[in-house]
Amino acid sequence: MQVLSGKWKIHILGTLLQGGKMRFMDLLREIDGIAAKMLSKELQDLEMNQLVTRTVVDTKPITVEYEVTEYGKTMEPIIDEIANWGVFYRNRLHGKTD
Amino acid sequence: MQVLSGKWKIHILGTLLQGGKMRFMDLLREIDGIAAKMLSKELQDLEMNQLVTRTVVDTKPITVEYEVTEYGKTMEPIIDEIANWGVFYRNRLHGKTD
DNA sequence: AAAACTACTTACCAATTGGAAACTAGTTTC
DNA sequence: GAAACTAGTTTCCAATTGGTAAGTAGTTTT
Repeated sequence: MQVLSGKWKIHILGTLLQGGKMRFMDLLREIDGIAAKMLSKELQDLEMNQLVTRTVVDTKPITVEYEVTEYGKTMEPIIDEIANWGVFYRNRLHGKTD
Repeated sequence: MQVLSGKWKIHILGTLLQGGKMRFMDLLREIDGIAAKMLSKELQDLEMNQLVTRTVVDTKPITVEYEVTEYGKTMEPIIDEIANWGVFYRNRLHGKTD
């Protein structure tokens, strides 16, 4: 669970799972509210835990691509379940007591 | 995700899911390393989110029983998946790089 | 050569989290 | 009446988390 700790890791992983290869700036723009420092740090954590790969691409201005590893994809059911659960049962918080 | 935040909630929920009704002291003894303050606070959080119920039983020394709600049980697949994932892929951390 | 874009990193700071230890409070056994 | 068991609560403190803002460094457009 520590590998998914923090405010952003699940969100980053979810975004990368649906978007495939993405650059740093893509993620920064896609994930609403995250700061560069946080994105950088969280990506380092995810990379250390072998959930994403980091690839430097020698384009005009250098770009860096992030992608979920096969290992990272084994987390997809967990992330999907959490997302489903969140969407489905959120109602209980406001209104529908049952 | 915030409803499962913190170091102990998943552990508490897992313990309660396998143990059924449990008293405060049962949980304190069962969950290795948790302090009374943490258990108390986490249980309050879980109760607020309607994942567990708290029932005072009028025994010789008063006891309090905690139990996972039906709602809380909808989290069982998530908790199981996380537990499975943890047990199954833990190997990558030490040794087996692949 | 200045401005802008790439991807970060660093410094600083506030809020939250988590832990140890002691304390409360009611009942019951010794 | 002291000790022990129940279920907590309180205090105090250290570590972690997360945020803003600014700085770094290389390339490229203007």
